[in-house]
Amino acid sequence: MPAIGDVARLAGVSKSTASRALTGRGYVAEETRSRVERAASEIGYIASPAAASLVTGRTKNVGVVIPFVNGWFFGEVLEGIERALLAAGYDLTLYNVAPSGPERARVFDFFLARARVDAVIAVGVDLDGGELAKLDRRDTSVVCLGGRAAGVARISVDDRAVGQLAAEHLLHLGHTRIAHLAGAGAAARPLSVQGERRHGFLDALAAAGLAPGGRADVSECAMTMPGGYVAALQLLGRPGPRPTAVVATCDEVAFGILRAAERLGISVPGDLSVIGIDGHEYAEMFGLTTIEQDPADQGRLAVDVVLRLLGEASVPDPLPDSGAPLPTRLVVRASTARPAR
Amino acid sequence: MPAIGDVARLAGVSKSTASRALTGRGYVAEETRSRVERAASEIGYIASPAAASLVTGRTKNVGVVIPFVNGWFFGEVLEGIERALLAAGYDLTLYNVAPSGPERARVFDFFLARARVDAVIAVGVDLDGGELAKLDRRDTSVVCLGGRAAGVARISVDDRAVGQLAAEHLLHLGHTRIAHLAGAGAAARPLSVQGERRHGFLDALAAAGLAPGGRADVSECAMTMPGGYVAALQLLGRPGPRPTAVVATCDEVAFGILRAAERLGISVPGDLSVIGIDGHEYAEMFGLTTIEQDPADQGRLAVDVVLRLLGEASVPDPLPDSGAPLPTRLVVRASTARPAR
DNA sequence: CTGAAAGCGCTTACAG
DNA sequence: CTGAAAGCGCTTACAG
Repeated sequence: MPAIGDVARLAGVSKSTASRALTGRGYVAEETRSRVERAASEIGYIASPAAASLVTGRTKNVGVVIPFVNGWFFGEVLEGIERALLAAGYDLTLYNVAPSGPERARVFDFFLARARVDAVIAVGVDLDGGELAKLDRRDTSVVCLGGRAAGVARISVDDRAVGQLAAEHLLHLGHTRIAHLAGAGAAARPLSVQGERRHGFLDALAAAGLAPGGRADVSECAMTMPGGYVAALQLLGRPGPRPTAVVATCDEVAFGILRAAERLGISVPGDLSVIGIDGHEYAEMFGLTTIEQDPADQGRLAVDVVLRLLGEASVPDPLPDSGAPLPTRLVVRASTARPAR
Repeated sequence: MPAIGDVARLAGVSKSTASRALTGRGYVAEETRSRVERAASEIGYIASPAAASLVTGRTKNVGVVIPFVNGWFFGEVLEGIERALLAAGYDLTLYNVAPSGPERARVFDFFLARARVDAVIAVGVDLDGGELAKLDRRDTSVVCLGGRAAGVARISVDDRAVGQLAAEHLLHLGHTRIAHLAGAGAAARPLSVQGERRHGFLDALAAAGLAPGGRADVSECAMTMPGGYVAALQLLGRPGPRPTAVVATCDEVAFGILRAAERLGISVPGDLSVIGIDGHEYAEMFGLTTIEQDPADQGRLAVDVVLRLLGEASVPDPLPDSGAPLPTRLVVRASTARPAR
């Protein structure tokens, strides 16, 4: 493998000058620079990241901590992050770990402690004080997407407003018996995505005078299609008055509800309206009314923030304030309608 | 950050001895080793990977080249790879690039050329000679999962046998008008996963005396649920005799077929049998007959092979021969039955 | 604007 | 079994 000395020799300069020419740091005569660049590309020179990072302390590598890879939202986010990092010349190191457990501790105590990454993007996980302190010790920048951490930039839609809007859409259509299939942990962790959505749902019902405990029915399920399916079989299959509409905590749960309704012979939207949240790529095929967000773009945005934290000059400056919620869009399809009289 | 010199001082030994004690290479008195280890953990020392790799040439980092992250098979594989690498103390660097295009070239010419990874696992992509040569120049080990590359270890099920088995299941039930929704590119690239499955399907029909061009109907679609949905609407909606059974190139396409059948009022399995391939986590919920494989385990296996190529002694030796196809399993559910007479 | 030298933090022959 | 020294391939003050 050619080293910088080979480039220098070929270009007839010192290693210092070759380095300055190639990294763009420090003064180099224009003529010299192009000569060095030509020499480098001629022999296929690429600087060793290990050697460079040993002296600069920078690795051009960003870690992504993410609880799932399978799952539409997470997959989209990851692809968005990856595209943006590649474009910026950064590597992406993946840490796919469960929200809690020994593996997560190992990632923070060993993998991230090796200081191999310049920054961490935490997707859908909250970081506690100890974890933040460990990252801070190594000067690792942090951005949250979905989850939260004290004093850390955060990319997210306003999930409470989204939950509220979903319920309001159904109220506006005239529904009064509206159920909510919330994500597991919604009640226990009110600041989680599913917790916020549930909160928004309850707010909307309360504002309409439909206090929960009265007609509203909130249960929790895994945020997957089978999760929604099983929960909907219980919700829709039991005796007594059925809700005429359901807010699903996400589109995958909504797909499960549609499937359960089909199985139970409940027609959608004739007997039941269903609204999801996310804008899953399958939503159109299922004719699902939903509130769209753009997770891939959120991933891109997280990278923009990270690069800015790392002082990359080339990043466009006017980013949306990381405190400001990202856009969402109500898309009405065939799964919601006025209730049957 | 503590450096190895700090550990050495605290333990009262030289840096050389500290290094030998910590890496386990070379002779160190047992008593010395434990003293060094205690000193290291006391001050929270972790060796700088940049410095270590500069001298050893090893990075403890594996690159994964993968065309999609979203998509059940790929997500499962990626999670399986990640778990196994973390357990071995390796980082995973993600290169999520389209099968062709400038980004792919950039990954091989720039990112992988930086020699930041010890090995590459190529998932669902074929590597050409030029790409292999580039990796070889940097002494990067390679393993293929799904895709192929000349002279490279390969982890895969026998996709031809799988396609054949799927068709045989339907033949065995008594179907004679059997269609196949193949994955895009199946005919053009016969060695691709979708190409092999198509080949197996045609073999089975030919063996049963049902030559294609006669009754068999093979069309291609994107290997996604909407892909299967759109193609199935065409296949099942057009006038003329309908097939009584369909082999889907993967479960996601099968789900799309089920959805299309529902929309067209075609009952499954009464009027139409559908079999998928993969063992998608949603297959049970959809009552889909399928041929299961275990992509997460394939990911784990790919890591085992990689670690062995890298000479990691701790890897269990008796791995399945990488040439031998991996196990699959026919799981019969409610979506297939005898044809109506 | 350019070069010689030091140093980033490790590991590895080489002596002893 | 242990230590002193060299060196991996860069970048960065520091002189000039």
